[in-house]
Amino acid sequence: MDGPAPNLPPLLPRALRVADTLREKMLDGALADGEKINEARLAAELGVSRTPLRTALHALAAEGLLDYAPNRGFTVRDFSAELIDEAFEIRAALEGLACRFAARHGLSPEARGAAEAALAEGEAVVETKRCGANELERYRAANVAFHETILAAAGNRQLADTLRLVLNRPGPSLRRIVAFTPIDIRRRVDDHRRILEAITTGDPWRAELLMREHVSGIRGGAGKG
Amino acid sequence: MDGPAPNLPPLLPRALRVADTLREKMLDGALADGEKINEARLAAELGVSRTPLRTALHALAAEGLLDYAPNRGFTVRDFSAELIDEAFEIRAALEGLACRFAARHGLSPEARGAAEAALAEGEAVVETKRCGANELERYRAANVAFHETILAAAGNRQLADTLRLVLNRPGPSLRRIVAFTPIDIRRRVDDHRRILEAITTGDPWRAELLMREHVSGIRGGAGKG
DNA sequence: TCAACGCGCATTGTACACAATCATACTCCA
DNA sequence: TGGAGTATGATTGTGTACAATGCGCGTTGA
Repeated sequence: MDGPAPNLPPLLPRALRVADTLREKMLDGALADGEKINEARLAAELGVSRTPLRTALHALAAEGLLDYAPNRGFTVRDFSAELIDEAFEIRAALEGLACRFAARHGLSPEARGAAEAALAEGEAVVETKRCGANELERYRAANVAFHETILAAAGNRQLADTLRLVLNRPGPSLRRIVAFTPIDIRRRVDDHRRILEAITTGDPWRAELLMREHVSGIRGGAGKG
Repeated sequence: MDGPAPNLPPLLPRALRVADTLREKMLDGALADGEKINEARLAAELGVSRTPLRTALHALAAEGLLDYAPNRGFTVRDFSAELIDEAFEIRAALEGLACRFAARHGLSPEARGAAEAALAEGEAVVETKRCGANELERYRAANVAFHETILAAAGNRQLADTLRLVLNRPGPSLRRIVAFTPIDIRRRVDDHRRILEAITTGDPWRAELLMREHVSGIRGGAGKG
């Protein structure tokens, strides 16, 4: 035994860390739309060799975040405003589907508890009638929890994977939070309550419709609601 | 000048060809569900080094066709019967969305011509009142053309990419053709006609609903209808 | 002047060698 | 006998060198 760190998380392969880093950069806009990627330079910047970098680049291209042309390299895909609107509609369709599956299967006690808790937290934020950074952050967390609970309850890994791909795109990314008014939050939390009700009463199609409308309505106010 | 082949298609990088080959193998079932992949062995089989093979593997994992565990390698994901049903519902949701977009934008003259042609070909097959291999192949081609025309008319690359990922999965793959009765074909072609009508008359929601129902109905008879 | 050809550099694609990690089976001790 | 620790072989991850391809510029000829 030589050190005080017995079993630190086994240190992910560089390729995975690089992929995460690049996703971050794209979401933050540190990699401009349409920018051409120079492998050697980028590898040097990230402090890795070209091998894991190329692995990450090909994976990101498969995810749809980069464009790839053989023998010509990678370019950052551009996600301009109207494309983002469209991405939200894709997300709405997929989350609606997840909602229908969840309603069809029914919620496990744990899932139901988690959904209720997320909902309650959202309603607590509404009660404050305030809309500062603190409230937005609380709402954001509750909102993510609500959506992820339903996605998990859908019990469909293919759907989860597909949706995650869409969520990873710059547009409908979970992290994008834009100004909400208290009224916005109230309305979204109310959406959540009705959605959960449709799920628990076993009304799959209504659940889907409500979730779809709910997500579609976000892009007017942006963020994840 | 040494050969009679002046400019043959520039020979895609090995990594891309390998990825295609592996997709084929998975669709054909030559790679069994859950099978662990040994990089060295597979590379030898394919006659390439591990480098392009690993590139392909990571890309396929990002597409959702393989599972990847760090330092532990890749395994073939299994797509059993019930998962395939679910994949069809994802496809139905996405194609429905494409249909709505197409109806919203309206069809260009070329797109409309292509759709009409595909539809006419399908109806010609129905007229034969036969259902041999020949008819099935004609119908299959017409069907693919119809769906791809609409997808293109949607004018949404993100949606097209996302859908293509789903179509590449073993379940709802375009190639899977299972026994049709003439009645099946007639009904599906009739679906197509109504879908096209909804699009051309500019009724986005009806177009979406019809397409969704159309695709959902396939998995009962399987294939692409 | 302009177009076409060809050369040279920059960049991407591939192979191979080595380092790091994991899985298996063995040893040793209680 | 059983279990923990450890050595060994197999497999994956990374760095580096080199081959192949594409791009841009200069030259040349009409």
